[in-house]
Order: sequence, then structure tokens, then C-alpha cells
Amino acid sequence: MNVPLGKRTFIEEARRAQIIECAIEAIATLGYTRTSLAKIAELAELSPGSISYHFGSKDELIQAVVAEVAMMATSMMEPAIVAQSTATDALRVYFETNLAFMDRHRKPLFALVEIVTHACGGTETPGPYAAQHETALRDIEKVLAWGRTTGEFREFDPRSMAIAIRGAVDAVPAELLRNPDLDLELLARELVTLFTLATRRRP
Amino acid sequence: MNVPLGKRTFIEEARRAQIIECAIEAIATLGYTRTSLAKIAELAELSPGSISYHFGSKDELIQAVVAEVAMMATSMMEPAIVAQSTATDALRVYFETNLAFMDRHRKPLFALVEIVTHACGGTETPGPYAAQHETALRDIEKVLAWGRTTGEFREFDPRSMAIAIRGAVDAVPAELLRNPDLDLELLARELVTLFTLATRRRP
Amino acid sequence: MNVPLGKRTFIEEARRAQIIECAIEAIATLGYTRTSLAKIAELAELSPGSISYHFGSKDELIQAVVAEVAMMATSMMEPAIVAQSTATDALRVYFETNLAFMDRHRKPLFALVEIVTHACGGTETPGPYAAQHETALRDIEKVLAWGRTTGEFREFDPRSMAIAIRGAVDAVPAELLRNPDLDLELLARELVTLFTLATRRRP
Amino acid sequence: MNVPLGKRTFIEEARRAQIIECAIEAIATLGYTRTSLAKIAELAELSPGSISYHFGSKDELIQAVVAEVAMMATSMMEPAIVAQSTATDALRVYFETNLAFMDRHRKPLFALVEIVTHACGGTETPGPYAAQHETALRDIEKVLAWGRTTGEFREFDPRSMAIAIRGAVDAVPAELLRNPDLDLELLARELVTLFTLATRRRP
DNA sequence: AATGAATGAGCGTTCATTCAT
DNA sequence: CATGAATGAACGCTCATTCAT
Repeated sequence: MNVPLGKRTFIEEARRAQIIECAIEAIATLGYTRTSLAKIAELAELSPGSISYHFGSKDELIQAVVAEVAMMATSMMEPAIVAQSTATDALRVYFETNLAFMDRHRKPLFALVEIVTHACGGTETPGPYAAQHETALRDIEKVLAWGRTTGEFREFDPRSMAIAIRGAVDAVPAELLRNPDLDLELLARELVTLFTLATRRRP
Repeated sequence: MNVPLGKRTFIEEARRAQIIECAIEAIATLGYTRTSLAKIAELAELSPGSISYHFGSKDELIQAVVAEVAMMATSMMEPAIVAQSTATDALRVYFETNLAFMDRHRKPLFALVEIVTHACGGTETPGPYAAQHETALRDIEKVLAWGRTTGEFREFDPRSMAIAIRGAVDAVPAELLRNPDLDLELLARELVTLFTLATRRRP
Repeated sequence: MNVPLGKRTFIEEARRAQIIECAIEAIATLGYTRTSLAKIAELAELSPGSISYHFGSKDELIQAVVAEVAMMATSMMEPAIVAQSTATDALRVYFETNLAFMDRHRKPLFALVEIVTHACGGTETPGPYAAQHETALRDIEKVLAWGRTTGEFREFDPRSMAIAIRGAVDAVPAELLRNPDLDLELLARELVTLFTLATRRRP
Repeated sequence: MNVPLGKRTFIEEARRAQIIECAIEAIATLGYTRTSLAKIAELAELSPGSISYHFGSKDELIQAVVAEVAMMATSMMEPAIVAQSTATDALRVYFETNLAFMDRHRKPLFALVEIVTHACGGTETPGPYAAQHETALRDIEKVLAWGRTTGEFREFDPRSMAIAIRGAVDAVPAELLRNPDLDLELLARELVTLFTLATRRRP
């Protein structure tokens, strides 16, 4: 229905980027529920119809926001993680880059959290972000498997450990929302110590 | 007139309980956003106005659902936790009872998660459950402090550890939703081991 | 549909009176719009169904309230007015008794005003109290006609004078509502003087 | 883009004017209580949501109706009244212009009366138009005070006289509703005579 | 490329009324 | 006599979406 990806003009891309930015601002500030397309349009000094014009539907806009934030996060984290030479270091950098991203991009973070918690719904519908979460767990499991093969890590159920790791990271935004002065560097150090002790081969 | 007052109250309470049950069913199945009073009424084979009759407002119904589920959880978990004689055991039982509750009461669990994540909104408004979450963290911190005084636990930042513990527990419902066959007993054992290693005084 | 007038039991009458009293209280305090049968029932410590049982419909209850207040007013005013021997005195006593009633029975007064202004509606439906108002005007016109025949009064259009007289009286409740400390005795004296000067044969 | 901004505003203003007109029609015909946004929309051959689109809320629409009618009335009455050189003339023109307005703009008049009587409620809440009514009384009192200083008027309580004058004017719409053929020119002349006699210094 | 007026389904809520008990 | 649970229609309002311009 929309202009195909390859044929977007420069101005078209600029508009999309602007709308996405305003959507992030609105969702992070007002919360997902109180954010309507009209409010985003108002923030972008655009008409409500323009949003539909550029994104076809609300769902597409939300998806674009998620993609944008995910790309921001990935580009900031992935290179640093894969550059590590031990699984222990990779795990350490995983926490460090995750929390560093959260510290530096709070609004995109809050917007993403709002979207992920609200766009999913109920038992019957898996939600569009179940797959993404599964991917995140698998990425962690890869690092854990690596640590097992190198002998850095003790024996444990990788899925359980991955859940705990991802859970710790996912718990941060909510805590950050309640306490904006949270010391994320301290928290990162503590989480690194915690999971290093939890994963390392018994001494 | 001879009918005792409690009998009428019983009928009223039964209806309330039925509506709460249907609300849990609806929210767990459809998600918070897609659950309207009309849908709950339909599920309960009642008219839409009846919900308002029994609960006054949607907020009151939601609050009643939360209270119901919270009571179920508390009554199942608290006695077992406080019965422990060491902090390490208390922490262990914390994980065991939490995950046991999740295993046995999945729909109430999903409903509660849906409500808690949706009733809060945005950066500027704290949401009604921020305080509850803070309480949960403080409860964990109490156990951690106890373990410190007894010398069971190593030195660590209690808030960071509490965030990780709570994060691990909070990660379970989402994982359970994606994978209903998740082995919660295994997960509980692994989390106990994980956090025992992470908290214990270095050997 | 209801029990015929003649066959009301004592208890039935007592209940009706109690409900009417509570309806007056509710309407005078909350205003017509905010008064529901449920609120009246609550005030009367009765169930909402009982109101319908005793009055058949809301309209009937309202009608009963109007009848009650009208009877209170009439019984207080009419004897004094008809006892006068000159039209000028009758007009004087008309003002005096009207305002005295308003002073002593403020809640019934406010309730009546609320009902009359709200139960009537629009151009197409004459409203149930148009006839009553017409009767009130005719009663005033009778006094005016009497004053003309006795030569007390100058020539004027009786309907216009009646409208002004009734208008002055009807303006009092609204003013009383805005200013509860209004000196109604002063007002009565001033209105008597005003309309005595306005009606008397030129000197 | 060449189209001047005023043109769009013109369309918008035209719709607002049309909706206001239909609201007046509906309220005057059906009465305030029986007039819903849906009925107004139906009259304007619009969807129910459009009213909210143009006016945000019912209250705003009602306020716009009041402002519209008040402006019609003020523009018709005020210039003529302030142009008079004696208080007696000002009082005369006050009646004449008021009743002339009522004669020529009956539906707006009825609508305004409906709104003013229904937007207020009960003993405890003053209602948004209590202040307007007080202003109206004060305006009359100014004219009365003027007549006192010039020696045109006798001694009287200005508030009482103002209540009677305003009461006479306010009584007209109700009478007009019951009797559409009422001769308002005659009524105006009679009221002028009446209050001239009632206010003038004793001869 | 953009507008913004218009839509219409759905929301939570109120309330006079009914009726089995 | 009285209850109070239940109803269902109507209310004001929100909002993603459409479309003529």
C-alpha cells in the first residue's frame, strides 16, 4: 500500500525520521496508552492524516519505532560484544553496553519498553515481539555455550541462566523510571560480578 | 426477613467472584487493551451495565482483580518464606514459591502482569504499582541484609542484587507465555543455584 | 397500575410522604439533574425498587413532589389573600405570603424551582407546568380585575401587569439561591410599594 | 498553498456556525435535556463524532451557543441603551430592546433560557451563570442609581427594584412559550409605564 | 506531499425500570 | 411490602483511519 522501501525520496525519509522521533518523545513522555496519532502529529507539527500517509497504519509506525530503537541499540552494543576474546568478557560487555545504552538513550528506551509491554497482548496472540525476545535469549545462550566449550563456565541450564540475565537487564528500565538517579555504572559492575560468580567454573 | 443478611451478601460476593474470574480469563486471554467491560460481561453472560453495578467502575474491578491475585500469591508464598531459618533458605524458598505460584495459577498470573504493565503509563506519571514494586524490592533487600548480618552473604550492593533477583522472577511470566512447556521446577532450581553462588561469601 | 388513591394504607401513605420528603431534600441539595431515583432511595434508606413500587415512575414521583409543595404553598397563602377586603391589600398580602413561604420553606422551594425548570422542555412540548403557571397568572388577573372594578387601580393591560408581578415573585428563588441572606421582608415591602405605585389610580 | 489561510478557517467557521445553529434549533425545540450531541449531529447531517471534532466537548459547544446568542443580544441592546440621556429613557429602552430581541430571535432565546436554567444545579453549586445574572442585576442597579442622582427616581431599595425589573423581563420567554401570539410591543409599553410609575419621584 | 474535515465503531458510565424472591 | 440484582438504551467522548482537496 505504501511506497516501496527502495523508492523513498529524501524528503520522505526525513519526514519518516521526524515522525518516528516525535513518536518516541510522545510515547516516552505520555505512555503508550495516552499517545494517539493526533498527539504525535501535533508534536511533529503535522496533520493527523500525514502520519497515516507515511506509515499506512499505527502498527507500522510503532514497528518502525521499534526497528529504529533496536538498530540504535544493536549498533552500539554488538560490535563491542563480538570483539571480546573470552565468554566472560563478552558477558561483561553485554551488561556494560546494555546499561550504557539505557543511560544515554532514556527516551528511546522508555518508548521501546512502553511499546513492547503494550503492543503484546494476552495468551492467544503471541505478540510481535515474542520473536525478538527469543532472539535475545538465543544470543545470550550462544555466549553461554561458548563459555562452556572454553571451560570458563560451570555446568548449568543455559535457558535458565539466559532468562536470569535477560531478566536482570529488562528490570533496569523500570527501576530507572522510578529512580532516574540510579547509578547505572555501579549497577553494571555489580551485575557483572554477580553473573561472573554465578557462571564461572567452581574454583 | 428470616433469611440471614449473610445470604444476600453471599449472592453478591458470588457474583463479584464470578466477574473477577471472568475478568482474569479475559485479560489473560485477550490482553488488557482488548478487554472491555462489555467483553467481560459477555464472558460472564451478564449485561454491560451489571459490571458497573457490582464494581462501580472499571478501576474498581481491576483493583479487585489485583487484590484477589495478590492475596492468592501472598497466602501461598509468605508463610513459607518467613518460616526459613537462614537467609540462603529464605532466598531459595522465595524463588521456589514464586515459580510454584506461577506454575499453578497461570491465568491469574498473566492477568496480573497485563494489569500491572498497562495501568502504569509514561515517564511523567509513576503509575499505581510503582510503590508495590518498590515494596517488593525492599522485601528482597531485607533478606539480603539478613544474610549479610549472619555472614552468609558476601559484600554487594543490595539494590543491584535485588534488581537482578526481581528481574529474574519477573522474566518468568513472559517466558512462560512464549513457552508454556517451560520446566519451572528446573528453572527454580537453577535460579536458586545461580543466586546462591552469586550471593554467598567467597569460599 | 398503582393502588388507587382511596385504598392506600396508612403505611403506604407514610412511605410516600417519606420518599417525597427525601426527593425534596435531594433535588434541592443536588439539583434535578444530579438526583437519581437511586440517590433518593439511598437518602430514604430504601431500595431503588421501592421508589418505583410506590410511585410507578419517576414522573409520578416528581408530580407528587410538586403537588405536595404546591399544597404547602397554597394552604399558607390562599386563606390570607382571600381574607382581604381591597384589591390593594390582596396584592400586598400576595407578595407577603409568597415571600414568607419562600423564607420558611427554602428546600421545598428550591426543589420546586428545579423541577419546574427541568421537567419542562422545548417549544414542541408544553410541559406539565404550563397550565399551573397559566392558573397563577389568571389568579393575579382576578385580583387586578377586582381592583379595576373597585376603582382602586388605574387602567392597564392585566396580562402584562400579571406577568410583571409573577415575574418579580419568580425572580426571588434564584436571587435567594445566590444570596441566602437576602432580606425577604424588606424585599416584600419594596415590591408592595412598587406595585402599589404601579397599579394605583393616578393621584 | 496559494489558498489563503482564512479560507480554511472560513470553512471551519462555517461548520461551527452550522452546528451552533442546529444546536439552537435542537435545544429550543426539544429542550436541553432531550438534546444530545447525536441529535444535533443528526440535525446537521453529520456524524456524532464530528461535533466533538469541532468543539472538543459538549460544554464547549454549549458555551459557544451562549456566546453566540449573548453577542446577538448585546449588539442589539447595548448601543441603544447607552445612547439615552436620562435614566428613565434608559430604563424604557432596556425593556424595549430586550423584548424586541425576544420577538425577533425566539429560538435563540428559548435555547439560551434552556441552557441557563439547566446548566445550573442545586443549592450547593452556584452554576456558571449565577455570575452573569448578578452582572445583569448590577447593570440595572447602575441605571437606577443614575436616576437617583439626577433626581428622576424616588427613594427605593435598588436591589429589590432590580430584582423586579429583571424578573419581569425573565418572565417573558416562558410566557412567550405558552402563548406565541403574545403582543410583545404592548407588553413592552405596559412594562415601561409600570416601572416608570414605580420608580419616578412622587409628583 | 500534505491537509484536516469527517467518520463510525467502541469505550466506560448512568439510570429508570423490571422482576424473582 | 420490600428487596436489590439485572437490564439495556442512551449518553459524552476518543481515535485510527479515509478521502476530497
